[in-house]
Order: sequence, then structure tokens, then C-alpha cells
Amino acid sequence: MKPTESELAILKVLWENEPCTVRLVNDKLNESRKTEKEIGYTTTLKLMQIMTEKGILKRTIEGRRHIYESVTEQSETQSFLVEDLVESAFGGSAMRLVMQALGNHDTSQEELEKIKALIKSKETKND
Amino acid sequence: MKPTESELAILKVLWENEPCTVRLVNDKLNESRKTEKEIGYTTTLKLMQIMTEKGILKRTIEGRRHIYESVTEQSETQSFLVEDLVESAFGGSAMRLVMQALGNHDTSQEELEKIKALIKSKETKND
DNA sequence: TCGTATCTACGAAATATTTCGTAATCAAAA
DNA sequence: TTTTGATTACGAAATATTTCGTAGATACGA
Repeated sequence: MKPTESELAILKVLWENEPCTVRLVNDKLNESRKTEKEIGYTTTLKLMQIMTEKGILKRTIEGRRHIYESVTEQSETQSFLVEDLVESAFGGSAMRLVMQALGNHDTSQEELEKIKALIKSKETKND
Repeated sequence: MKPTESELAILKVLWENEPCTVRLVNDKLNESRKTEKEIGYTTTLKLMQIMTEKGILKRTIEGRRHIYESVTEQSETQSFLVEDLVESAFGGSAMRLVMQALGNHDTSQEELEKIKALIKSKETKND
């Protein structure tokens, strides 16, 4: 399912740090929003509890602490989000999204090479 | 600014049909959700009024009817959405998003050619 | 003209999402 | 032991988004 904006922010932290505690997630979230108002600890806690109910996260209890992990792979969620965007804003054409993404960013030669390699491998399949 | 989900759905119709009336937008929205519950006419009307207040749409009054158009280009909004997704789910790397999008879809040879052409033009700039 | 259909305006309900305050619990420090 | 600090549970407030009902205006056909 499509995570909400806050849920995605939490997932992002988890993907890079899991398994981890609410405290860590909350700290990381606040690091990346220096100017804005801080997110309260209980806010993050509540969200992570809801996400656990929804099955987005799972937790293990270690003494008094709860340790959280994401249930779905990062790539799976990314894939879902890309698909959703392709449908909702690009009329179902992934290619148009790719063109848009490539067109609007500076992309290093190295990155372009990786994309070329991927295209080559897809062409092999197309044959 | 980032349109909400409903706003995006409306924009999508407008981009393909503008300028147009609330009635047309509402009809098109309901066409593409056959099974689900219909969206009421006043719901769409209200949303389009709110979007006009926000500056997302503009309207001209023609007799008793209001004719709507989007203010921002489709490509501009798409670009915003891609950027947002890159930041929120791909750690700022557009390339990773591109890889994900290409990797998960069947892409025709013709489409691949277009992407290759775009890459070539970017490589020229890189030099 | 009179009724019917169609439109906009607008407030407010319904729903979804985010935020937080408070209480209870436990552990570790004093 | 007592206090302090950190934790989770949970309800509820705050905010954002979506939906709709009703009223008033206008056009159009009978």
C-alpha cells in the first residue's frame, strides 16, 4: 500500500538504520528539519505504532524497548511509488517519467553509463 | 506546490481537455472509476473552486458557465512530482529512480531509442 | 408563464492524517 | 528507598482533505 508522507519519512530512516528504536528514528527525522518545528517523540511513536498495526512495520520487544524494522523491502516500496506516479501523472507511461527525470537533472557520466548498461540488457531481452 | 491526489486527478483531465467545464471534468473522472462509487458533481465543483483560490486553476466566465484551465504546464507539475519523489523515496538520486522505473516496466524498442537519444544529447553536454 | 434541468456558492459533515498531552511502567542513579 | 529519566499506551485534539446537501440563479422547453 502507499505510505503517507510521514510514513515514508519514517521508512526512509528505517531503511538506512534498521533495526532501530523510536528514539533513533525521531532523532534522525529532526536532524533533517533543522529550521522547522521539532517533531515530538510521542508523535513518532504513535505513527510507528499505527504503521505496525497496518503491517508496514514489525517490532520485537527487547526488555522494555521496542525494536522496529520495516516489513517491505525498500525497492518494493519504491517500485510501488514509481508505479503510482506513472499512473497518476504520466498517463501510465514509465518512459515519459524517465525522460522527465533525466531531462531535469544533471546526471554524471558514470550514472549515464549505468543507465546505458541497463538499456542494453533490456534490448537483449527485446530481441 | 504539490497537488493532492484529487487535485492531480482533476489536473490530468484538464491537461487533456482544457479549457473545459466542471461537468466535463466530473464525467471524465467518473468514467475512469466504473466500479467505485461515483464522485458527485458538487464535489468536483468544490475542488475546482478551491484549486482556483489556490491559484492552481484559472477560470473565465462565459455567460452562466465557468470555463476552467490549469495555470501550470503539465510538464512543470510532472517535474515537481518527480523531484518530490526523488527526494522523499530515492535519497535525492534521480538516477536510482530511473533505474527503478526502467527495471520494472516493459519498454518497447522505440521507447528505448528515445531514451538513448536523450542520453546521447546529455553526454554531449557533459563533454 | 411554469416547471424542470443545470449551474454556482457555500457551509458543514465525513474522513484521513498528524500531533501531542497524560498516565503508567520500569530502570538506573542518588 | 526515593527520585529522576526514559519508555510505551492511548485518547483526543488539531489539521488537511474530500464529500455532499441545500439554496439561489438562470436557461430552456412545454
